[in-house]
Amino acid sequence: MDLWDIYKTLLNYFGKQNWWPGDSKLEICIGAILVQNTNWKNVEKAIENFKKLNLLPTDEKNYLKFAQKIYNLRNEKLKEIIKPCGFYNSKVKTIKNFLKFLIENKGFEELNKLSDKELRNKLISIKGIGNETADAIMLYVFNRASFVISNYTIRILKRHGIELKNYVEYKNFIEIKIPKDIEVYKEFHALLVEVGKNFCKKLNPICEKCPINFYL
DNA sequence: TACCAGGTCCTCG
DNA sequence: CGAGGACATGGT
Repeated sequence: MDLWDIYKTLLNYFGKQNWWPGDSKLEICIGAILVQNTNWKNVEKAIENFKKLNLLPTDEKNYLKFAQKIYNLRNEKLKEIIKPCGFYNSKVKTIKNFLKFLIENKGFEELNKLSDKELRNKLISIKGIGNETADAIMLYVFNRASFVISNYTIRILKRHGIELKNYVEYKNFIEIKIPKDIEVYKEFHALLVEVGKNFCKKLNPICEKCPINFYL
């Protein structure tokens, strides 16, 4: 199985995905937390709720003020805003943990001075942010070459006979097989999500129509 | 109706 | 460690 061939095949099939959707880095971070084990459609509802209340910026300007505004919300209010995403009790805490971290570290610009390893370690030490969310923020917010492994990716690899021990092993497996290129990382992760949603479904995979069934 | 979704944490062995 | 359960709403 050649992962690079798979990447090119998927890019050709689905087209460029241009992830991560959102008007600002702050929005991407919050979206990455909210989407944990839920549907992106649910996240869109929550993001709309934030924007209606003027709690998220439409560009990168003054994002720390917006971060502070969200942080200052009472938990019950924040819960109400993110309710459509499910798991709101834990996600409220995760969002606040992250915002506290962002504000205390004086924003993305300061954090961006850290090395890849330092930054990832800091992100992952925030309660509620695990491997995948940390990598999503690394890649789509800080533009670091840190490949994001979703459950879709693991399922797809397993169905192609790749059975590894844990998240980091899957991450390393992919990273050593494709060019260390930010845009490739961004697109490939998004494309694998499309494969998962459209073909590599949990219960009834549609392998006959899958663009990468050639590599099975 | 059940099951699934762009996970993470906690508890037990 | 690693397996297994809890967390919760919305769509099919």
